[in-house]
Amino acid sequence: MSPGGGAAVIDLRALRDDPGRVRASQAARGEPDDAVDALLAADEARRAAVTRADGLRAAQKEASQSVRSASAEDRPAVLERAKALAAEVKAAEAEQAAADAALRAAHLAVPNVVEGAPPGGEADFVVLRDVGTPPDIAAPRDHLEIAEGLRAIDTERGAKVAGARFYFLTGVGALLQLGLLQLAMAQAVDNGFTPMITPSLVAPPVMEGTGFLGAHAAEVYRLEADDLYLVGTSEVPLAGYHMGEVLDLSAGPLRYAGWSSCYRREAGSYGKDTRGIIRVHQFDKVEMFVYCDPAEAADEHQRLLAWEEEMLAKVQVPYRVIDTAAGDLGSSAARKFDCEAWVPSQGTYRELTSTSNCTTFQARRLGIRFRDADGRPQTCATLNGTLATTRWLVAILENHQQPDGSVVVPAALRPYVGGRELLSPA
RNA sequence: GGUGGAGUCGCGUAGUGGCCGAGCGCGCACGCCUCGAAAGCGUGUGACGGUGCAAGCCGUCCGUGGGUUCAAAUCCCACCUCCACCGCCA
Repeated sequence: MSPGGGAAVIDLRALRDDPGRVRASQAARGEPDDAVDALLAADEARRAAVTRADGLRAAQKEASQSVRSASAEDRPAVLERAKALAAEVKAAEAEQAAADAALRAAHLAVPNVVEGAPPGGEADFVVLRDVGTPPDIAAPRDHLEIAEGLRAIDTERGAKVAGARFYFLTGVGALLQLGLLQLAMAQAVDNGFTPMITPSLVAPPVMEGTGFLGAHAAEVYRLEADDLYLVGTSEVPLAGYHMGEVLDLSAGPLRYAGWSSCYRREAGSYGKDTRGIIRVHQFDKVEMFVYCDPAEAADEHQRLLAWEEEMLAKVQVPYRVIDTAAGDLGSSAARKFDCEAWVPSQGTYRELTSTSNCTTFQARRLGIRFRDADGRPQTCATLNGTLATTRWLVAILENHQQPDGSVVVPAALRPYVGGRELLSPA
């Protein structure tokens, strides 16, 4: 068992130095404290196992070397000693491997330490600001009714072909979606991001390293025959992209914009959002992903939020920005801001974007580091943020609907629908 | 899917059981030389874990995971990746 390989992703010094910080975070999330105790105990046990194995290895090495130089008469005794030590080393290494595995498991059970998020659960978010004014629509049609009038979305045939929560985007629906994604990609490139089209299937270490096999493992599709996972966001392949590398961040953060289809099982959401394309098993997304110095992560998080709002402004829908409460964060996030758009048919706000600061949580698991000012490798921070998704069509169609069932196309999207300003029912 | 070849400390390579717990070249860093530079000469050159205030010390790492052996880069098994050719197919 190589201590380097298994333990490289685990950096527990901060926890040892200040366990109170992690305990406070667990409390804010509403998570039990015993996971921290288990982690500390596993860390302690592993260190003892490593020390013991190291000592035995050194003794065995010496014994082994003395076999060669031993005289003919001493040789049998020396050989016996070496053999006995070899057996002890084997046992000690097995113990160390078990301790490594136990530590890893304990480590995976502890979510990221929250940073500044409001305490509490799903309902305890804080509204940071409201942007735009909800339109005054007498009897708003919902997005599916509008889309069916425009022949833009076909959920019946989606269900026929693939089942519930699947759909076809047809005609102007397909054009709007492609336009939206291209607009997002173009903005990202303008802002200095490297455009990427990523794999939508990833290997287990990548899915595990990004934190999606924690509390929300049931959300992830797995292909049994090939031991691969379908990604729920291109955040996953983009995080895996630099797995095991030491990055050069001397010129600033590395920023990528990933385009991928995304797959989610939506387990446990039966009966929720069953109409239309608000909650579906497959959708498309342009996602921003950043590797940076942890010292810059909080500032970068604000930049990601600003870029999301820049994109929202282009589609001209009213939205609010919320600071998600600790208990509603994914296991990898230290803080998360969502932009929620007004959905007239529901009279409420629904999430269109989500940006998370994962600090060093993912990078530690994936072994992604950078060289600090002294040239020493340090774990970097990762952040992500949504730039556009299929769900945006819901907000666009509903907020720009007209009494006759037509839809005004936001100016930025017109080039993608043949220059039309208005989409009218067929 | 089949056959053959290959994966070594940033890069290129040497290396078929203990003198390789890893040599050499390049690159890089520092020093000498020089008015300055080049060339030349010399020294150094990674990661991870453990331990220590620290200098340091110890252990691990030759694609990955197992195995054989007192001892593995080297032998055996499985897997991954890359290259070449063949077959099949968007």
